[in-house]
Amino acid sequence: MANIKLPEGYKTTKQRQAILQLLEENVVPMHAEDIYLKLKEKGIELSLSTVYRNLDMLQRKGLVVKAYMLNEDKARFGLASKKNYLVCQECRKIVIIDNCPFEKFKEELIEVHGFDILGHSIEVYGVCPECKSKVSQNFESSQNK
Amino acid sequence: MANIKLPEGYKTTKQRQAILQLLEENVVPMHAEDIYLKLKEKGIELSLSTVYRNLDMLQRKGLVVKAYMLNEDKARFGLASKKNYLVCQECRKIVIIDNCPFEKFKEELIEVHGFDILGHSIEVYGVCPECKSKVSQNFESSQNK
DNA sequence: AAATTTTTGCAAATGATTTGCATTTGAAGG
DNA sequence: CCTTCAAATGCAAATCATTTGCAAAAATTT
Repeated sequence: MANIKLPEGYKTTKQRQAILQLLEENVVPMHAEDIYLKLKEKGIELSLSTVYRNLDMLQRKGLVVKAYMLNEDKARFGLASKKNYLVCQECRKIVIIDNCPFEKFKEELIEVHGFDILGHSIEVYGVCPECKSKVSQNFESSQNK
Repeated sequence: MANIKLPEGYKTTKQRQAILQLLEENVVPMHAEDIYLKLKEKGIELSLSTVYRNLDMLQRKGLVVKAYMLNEDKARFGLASKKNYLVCQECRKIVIIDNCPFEKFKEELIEVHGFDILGHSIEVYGVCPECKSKVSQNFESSQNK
Protein backbone atom coordinates (compact mmCIF):
# COMPACT_ATOMS: atom_id res chain seq x y z
CA MET A 1 0.00 0.00 0.00
CA ALA A 2 1.72 3.07 1.23
CA ASN A 3 5.10 3.07 -0.40
CA ILE A 4 6.53 6.35 0.64
CA LYS A 5 10.05 5.96 1.87
CA LEU A 6 10.90 7.42 5.20
CA PRO A 7 13.98 9.57 5.61
CA GLU A 8 17.14 7.97 7.02
CA GLY A 9 17.07 7.31 10.71
CA TYR A 10 13.32 7.03 11.03
CA LYS A 11 11.67 3.78 11.89
CA THR A 12 8.64 2.21 10.33
CA THR A 13 5.86 1.94 12.86
CA LYS A 14 2.30 0.90 12.31
CA GLN A 15 1.11 4.35 13.37
CA ARG A 16 3.42 6.12 10.96
CA GLN A 17 2.46 3.87 8.08
CA ALA A 18 -1.20 4.23 8.83
CA ILE A 19 -0.94 8.00 8.80
CA LEU A 20 0.88 8.05 5.48
CA GLN A 21 -1.53 5.63 3.94
CA LEU A 22 -4.50 7.65 5.06
CA LEU A 23 -3.00 10.80 3.62
CA GLU A 24 -2.39 8.96 0.42
CA GLU A 25 -6.03 7.99 0.19
CA ASN A 26 -7.32 11.50 0.71
CA VAL A 27 -7.29 14.19 -1.94
CA VAL A 28 -8.06 16.86 0.58
CA PRO A 29 -5.58 17.65 3.35
CA MET A 30 -6.87 16.55 6.74
CA HIS A 31 -6.87 17.94 10.24
CA ALA A 32 -4.67 16.12 12.73
CA GLU A 33 -7.70 15.11 14.71
CA ASP A 34 -9.52 13.75 11.67
CA ILE A 35 -6.55 11.55 11.01
CA TYR A 36 -6.53 10.41 14.59
CA LEU A 37 -10.24 9.60 14.63
CA LYS A 38 -10.28 7.91 11.23
CA LEU A 39 -7.43 5.64 12.22
CA LYS A 40 -8.95 4.83 15.58
CA GLU A 41 -12.09 3.89 13.72
CA LYS A 42 -10.07 1.56 11.58
CA GLY A 43 -8.85 -0.13 14.73
CA ILE A 44 -5.38 1.32 14.73
CA GLU A 45 -4.04 2.16 18.15
CA LEU A 46 -2.43 5.55 18.33
CA SER A 47 -2.60 8.79 20.23
CA LEU A 48 -3.23 12.28 19.04
CA SER A 49 0.26 13.34 20.00
CA THR A 50 1.70 10.61 17.84
CA VAL A 51 -0.27 12.00 14.95
CA TYR A 52 1.04 15.47 15.59
CA ARG A 53 4.59 14.30 16.08
CA ASN A 54 4.58 12.36 12.86
CA LEU A 55 2.97 15.08 10.82
CA ASP A 56 5.47 17.55 12.14
CA MET A 57 8.39 15.33 11.26
CA LEU A 58 7.01 14.53 7.81
CA GLN A 59 6.45 18.18 7.19
CA ARG A 60 9.97 19.14 8.20
CA LYS A 61 11.24 16.44 5.89
CA GLY A 62 9.19 17.78 3.03
CA LEU A 63 6.93 14.78 2.58
CA VAL A 64 3.90 16.52 3.95
CA VAL A 65 2.51 19.99 3.45
CA LYS A 66 0.87 21.80 6.32
CA ALA A 67 -1.60 24.54 5.51
CA TYR A 68 -4.59 26.42 6.77
CA MET A 69 -7.71 26.74 4.67
CA LEU A 70 -9.64 29.97 4.57
CA ASN A 71 -11.76 30.50 7.63
CA GLU A 72 -10.31 27.58 9.47
CA ASP A 73 -8.03 27.70 12.44
CA LYS A 74 -6.84 24.14 12.49
CA ALA A 75 -3.96 23.09 10.31
CA ARG A 76 -4.48 20.58 7.52
CA PHE A 77 -1.89 18.10 6.37
CA GLY A 78 -1.55 16.47 2.98
CA LEU A 79 1.09 14.66 0.97
CA ALA A 80 3.41 17.08 -0.75
CA SER A 81 2.86 15.21 -3.98
CA LYS A 82 -0.86 15.89 -4.25
CA LYS A 83 -2.45 17.96 -6.97
CA ASN A 84 -4.02 21.36 -6.92
CA TYR A 85 -7.74 21.54 -6.56
CA LEU A 86 -10.69 23.83 -6.16
CA VAL A 87 -13.13 23.62 -3.29
CA CYS A 88 -16.58 25.08 -3.56
CA GLN A 89 -17.26 27.44 -0.70
CA GLU A 90 -20.82 26.29 -0.49
CA CYS A 91 -20.89 22.53 -0.79
CA ARG A 92 -17.20 21.76 -0.34
CA LYS A 93 -17.10 19.87 -3.59
CA ILE A 94 -13.57 19.19 -4.79
CA VAL A 95 -12.42 19.66 -8.37
CA ILE A 96 -8.90 18.67 -9.32
CA ILE A 97 -7.03 21.22 -11.41
CA ASP A 98 -5.01 19.43 -14.02
CA ASN A 99 -2.69 22.02 -15.39
CA CYS A 100 -1.35 24.38 -12.84
CA PRO A 101 -0.65 27.59 -14.70
CA PHE A 102 2.08 28.46 -12.31
CA GLU A 103 4.95 27.12 -14.33
CA LYS A 104 4.83 29.91 -16.85
CA PHE A 105 4.52 32.47 -14.12
CA LYS A 106 7.48 30.96 -12.36
CA GLU A 107 9.75 31.58 -15.32
CA GLU A 108 8.68 35.16 -15.28
CA LEU A 109 9.40 35.61 -11.60
CA ILE A 110 12.82 34.11 -11.95
CA GLU A 111 13.58 36.35 -14.87
CA VAL A 112 12.18 39.57 -13.54
CA HIS A 113 13.06 39.34 -9.88
CA GLY A 114 15.87 36.83 -9.85
CA PHE A 115 14.20 34.79 -7.14
CA ASP A 116 14.84 31.11 -6.85
CA ILE A 117 11.38 29.68 -6.53
CA LEU A 118 11.13 26.81 -4.08
CA GLY A 119 7.44 26.23 -4.04
CA HIS A 120 4.06 27.86 -4.11
CA SER A 121 0.55 27.64 -2.90
CA ILE A 122 -2.48 29.01 -4.66
CA GLU A 123 -5.79 29.48 -3.02
CA VAL A 124 -8.81 30.15 -5.08
CA TYR A 125 -12.11 31.13 -3.59
CA GLY A 126 -15.16 30.21 -5.56
CA VAL A 127 -18.55 28.66 -5.94
CA CYS A 128 -19.28 25.66 -8.09
CA PRO A 129 -21.91 25.71 -10.86
CA GLU A 130 -24.47 23.81 -8.81
CA CYS A 131 -24.28 26.10 -5.83
CA LYS A 132 -24.02 29.16 -8.00
CA SER A 133 -27.67 28.80 -8.89
CA LYS A 134 -28.57 28.78 -5.22
CA VAL A 135 -27.09 31.19 -2.71
CA SER A 136 -23.35 31.74 -2.21
CA GLN A 137 -20.28 32.77 -0.30
CA ASN A 138 -17.13 30.81 0.81
CA PHE A 139 -14.02 29.28 -0.77
CA GLU A 140 -10.82 27.46 -1.33
CA SER A 141 -7.62 25.95 -2.82
CA SER A 142 -4.25 24.24 -3.49
CA GLN A 143 -0.72 23.17 -3.09
CA ASN A 144 2.13 22.27 -5.35
CA LYS A 145 5.82 21.60 -5.47
CA MET B 1 -4.05 59.13 5.63
CA ALA B 2 -6.87 57.90 3.46
CA ASN B 3 -9.39 56.27 5.71
CA ILE B 4 -11.32 53.13 5.04
CA LYS B 5 -15.00 53.40 5.65
CA LEU B 6 -16.48 51.10 8.23
CA PRO B 7 -19.54 49.01 7.49
CA GLU B 8 -22.94 50.29 8.66
CA GLY B 9 -23.57 50.01 12.36
CA TYR B 10 -19.94 50.06 13.43
CA LYS B 11 -18.54 52.92 15.43
CA THR B 12 -15.34 54.77 14.83
CA THR B 13 -12.99 54.31 17.75
CA LYS B 14 -9.39 55.32 18.07
CA GLN B 15 -8.34 51.69 18.42
CA ARG B 16 -10.16 50.66 15.28
CA GLN B 17 -8.76 53.51 13.27
CA ALA B 18 -5.27 52.88 14.51
CA ILE B 19 -5.47 49.24 13.50
CA LEU B 20 -6.69 50.07 10.02
CA GLN B 21 -4.08 52.72 9.56
CA LEU B 22 -1.32 50.40 10.65
CA LEU B 23 -2.50 47.75 8.21
CA GLU B 24 -2.55 50.35 5.52
CA GLU B 25 1.06 51.24 6.19
CA ASN B 26 2.28 47.66 6.02
CA VAL B 27 2.73 45.73 2.82
CA VAL B 28 3.08 42.48 4.67
CA PRO B 29 0.17 41.09 6.67
CA MET B 30 0.83 41.25 10.40
CA HIS B 31 0.23 39.04 13.38
CA ALA B 32 -2.38 40.25 15.83
CA GLU B 33 0.25 40.64 18.49
CA ASP B 34 2.55 42.66 16.23
CA ILE B 35 -0.28 45.05 15.65
CA TYR B 36 -0.93 45.27 19.35
CA LEU B 37 2.70 45.92 20.21
CA LYS B 38 3.32 48.40 17.41
CA LEU B 39 0.32 50.44 18.44
CA LYS B 40 1.22 50.33 22.10
CA GLU B 41 4.63 51.60 21.10
CA LYS B 42 2.98 54.46 19.28
CA GLY B 43 1.22 55.32 22.51
CA ILE B 44 -2.18 54.05 21.55
CA GLU B 45 -4.10 52.45 24.35
CA LEU B 46 -5.67 49.17 23.42
CA SER B 47 -5.81 45.56 24.45
CA LEU B 48 -4.93 42.47 22.54
CA SER B 49 -8.52 41.30 22.62
CA THR B 50 -9.61 44.53 21.01
CA VAL B 51 -7.15 43.84 18.24
CA TYR B 52 -8.50 40.36 17.75
CA ARG B 53 -12.09 41.48 17.90
CA ASN B 54 -11.54 44.17 15.32
CA LEU B 55 -9.58 42.01 12.98
CA ASP B 56 -12.23 39.38 13.19
CA MET B 57 -14.99 41.84 12.42
CA LEU B 58 -13.05 43.42 9.57
CA GLN B 59 -12.33 40.02 8.15
CA ARG B 60 -15.96 38.99 8.28
CA LYS B 61 -16.86 42.20 6.54
CA GLY B 62 -14.33 41.54 3.82
CA LEU B 63 -12.04 44.48 4.53
CA VAL B 64 -9.28 42.35 5.93
CA VAL B 65 -7.79 39.07 4.83
CA LYS B 66 -6.64 36.55 7.38
CA ALA B 67 -4.03 34.01 6.33
CA TYR B 68 -1.27 31.77 7.57
CA MET B 69 2.17 31.90 6.02
CA LEU B 70 4.18 28.78 5.42
CA ASN B 71 5.68 27.37 8.60
CA GLU B 72 3.86 29.78 10.84
CA ASP B 73 1.07 29.01 13.21
CA LYS B 74 -0.12 32.47 14.00
CA ALA B 75 -2.57 34.14 11.67
CA ARG B 76 -1.61 37.24 9.73
CA PHE B 77 -3.98 40.01 8.81
CA GLY B 78 -3.73 42.45 5.92
CA LEU B 79 -6.02 44.79 4.02
CA ALA B 80 -7.97 42.96 1.39
CA SER B 81 -6.90 45.53 -1.14
CA LYS B 82 -3.18 44.82 -0.93
CA LYS B 83 -1.09 43.45 -3.78
CA ASN B 84 0.57 40.13 -4.27
CA TYR B 85 4.21 39.88 -3.30
CA LEU B 86 7.16 37.57 -2.94
CA VAL B 87 8.91 37.00 0.37
CA CYS B 88 12.48 35.79 0.51
CA GLN B 89 12.70 32.87 2.90
CA GLU B 90 16.13 33.96 3.99
CA CYS B 91 16.02 37.68 4.55
CA ARG B 92 12.28 38.24 4.44
CA LYS B 93 12.71 40.86 1.78
CA ILE B 94 9.45 41.74 0.05
CA VAL B 95 9.04 42.16 -3.68
CA ILE B 96 5.72 43.34 -5.03
CA ILE B 97 4.41 41.39 -8.01
CA ASP B 98 2.97 43.80 -10.48
CA ASN B 99 1.12 41.71 -12.94
CA CYS B 100 -0.60 38.87 -11.30
CA PRO B 101 -0.78 36.11 -13.88
CA PHE B 102 -3.89 34.82 -12.31
CA GLU B 103 -6.33 36.59 -14.55
CA LYS B 104 -5.70 34.31 -17.49
CA PHE B 105 -5.91 31.28 -15.27
CA LYS B 106 -9.17 32.55 -13.86
CA GLU B 107 -10.80 32.57 -17.28
CA GLU B 108 -9.72 29.01 -17.73
CA LEU B 109 -11.15 27.88 -14.43
CA ILE B 110 -14.44 29.53 -15.13
CA GLU B 111 -14.59 27.96 -18.55
CA VAL B 112 -13.46 24.47 -17.67
CA HIS B 113 -15.01 24.00 -14.28
CA GLY B 114 -17.82 26.49 -14.27
CA PHE B 115 -16.74 27.90 -10.94
CA ASP B 116 -17.48 31.46 -10.01
CA ILE B 117 -14.17 32.76 -8.78
CA LEU B 118 -14.54 35.14 -5.88
CA GLY B 119 -10.93 35.78 -5.07
CA HIS B 120 -7.53 34.25 -4.79
CA SER B 121 -4.29 34.27 -2.90
CA ILE B 122 -0.93 33.14 -4.16
CA GLU B 123 2.01 32.41 -1.96
CA VAL B 124 5.41 31.86 -3.47
CA TYR B 125 8.32 30.58 -1.47
CA GLY B 126 11.73 31.53 -2.68
CA VAL B 127 15.13 33.01 -2.13
CA CYS B 128 16.11 36.42 -3.47
CA PRO B 129 19.21 36.94 -5.62
CA GLU B 130 21.26 38.40 -2.76
CA CYS B 131 20.60 35.53 -0.41
CA LYS B 132 20.93 32.98 -3.15
CA SER B 133 24.63 33.63 -3.47
CA LYS B 134 25.33 33.56 0.25
CA VAL B 135 23.20 30.95 1.85
CA SER B 136 21.76 28.73 -0.74
CA GLN B 137 23.40 25.69 0.74
CA ASN B 138 22.13 26.42 4.21
CA PHE B 139 18.57 26.78 3.19
CA GLU B 140 17.43 23.60 4.81
CA SER B 141 17.99 24.95 8.26
CA SER B 142 15.61 27.82 7.68
CA GLN B 143 12.90 25.49 6.54
CA ASN B 144 13.10 23.35 9.59
CA LYS B 145 11.20 24.43 12.59
C1' DA C 1 -26.56 65.59 28.53
C1' DA C 2 -29.52 61.61 28.80
C1' DA C 3 -30.56 57.41 26.40
C1' DT C 4 -29.12 53.74 23.56
C1' DT C 5 -25.85 50.82 21.33
C1' DT C 6 -21.31 49.48 20.42
C1' DT C 7 -16.59 48.84 22.17
C1' DT C 8 -13.30 48.12 25.24
C1' DG C 9 -10.27 45.95 28.94
C1' DC C 10 -9.50 42.48 31.95
C1' DA C 11 -9.44 38.01 33.36
C1' DA C 12 -10.81 33.59 32.70
C1' DA C 13 -11.89 30.03 29.31
C1' DT C 14 -10.95 27.50 25.03
C1' DG C 15 -8.95 24.66 21.85
C1' DA C 16 -5.22 23.23 19.01
C1' DT C 17 -0.67 21.86 19.33
C1' DT C 18 3.56 20.66 22.02
C1' DT C 19 6.34 18.52 25.41
C1' DG C 20 8.35 15.71 29.52
C1' DC C 21 8.89 11.36 30.86
C1' DA C 22 8.43 6.49 31.58
C1' DT C 23 7.51 2.62 28.66
C1' DT C 24 7.35 0.15 24.33
C1' DT C 25 8.88 -0.98 19.79
C1' DG C 26 11.81 -1.49 15.54
C1' DA C 27 16.12 -2.52 13.35
C1' DA C 28 20.67 -4.35 13.57
C1' DG C 29 23.90 -7.64 15.14
C1' DG C 30 25.17 -11.50 17.33
C1' DC D 1 15.58 -15.90 18.34
C1' DC D 2 17.85 -12.72 21.91
C1' DT D 3 20.08 -8.49 23.19
C1' DT D 4 20.80 -3.85 22.66
C1' DC D 5 19.79 0.90 21.96
C1' DA D 6 17.96 4.59 19.55
C1' DA D 7 13.61 6.00 18.03
C1' DA D 8 8.61 6.13 18.87
C1' DT D 9 4.65 5.97 21.64
C1' DG D 10 0.95 7.17 25.20
C1' DC D 11 -0.48 9.91 28.73
C1' DA D 12 -0.87 13.92 31.21
C1' DA D 13 0.48 18.36 31.87
C1' DA D 14 2.01 22.54 29.71
C1' DT D 15 1.85 26.15 25.98
C1' DC D 16 0.23 29.52 23.28
C1' DA D 17 -2.84 31.83 20.11
C1' DT D 18 -7.38 33.16 20.05
C1' DT D 19 -12.06 33.74 22.14
C1' DT D 20 -15.46 35.14 25.43
C1' DG D 21 -18.25 36.97 29.63
C1' DC D 22 -19.07 40.89 31.92
C1' DA D 23 -18.93 45.49 33.82
C1' DA D 24 -17.20 49.89 32.65
C1' DA D 25 -16.21 53.44 28.96
C1' DA D 26 -16.90 55.64 24.59
C1' DA D 27 -19.81 56.82 20.37
C1' DT D 28 -24.01 58.04 18.31
C1' DT D 29 -28.62 59.43 18.66
C1' DT D 30 -32.27 61.86 20.84
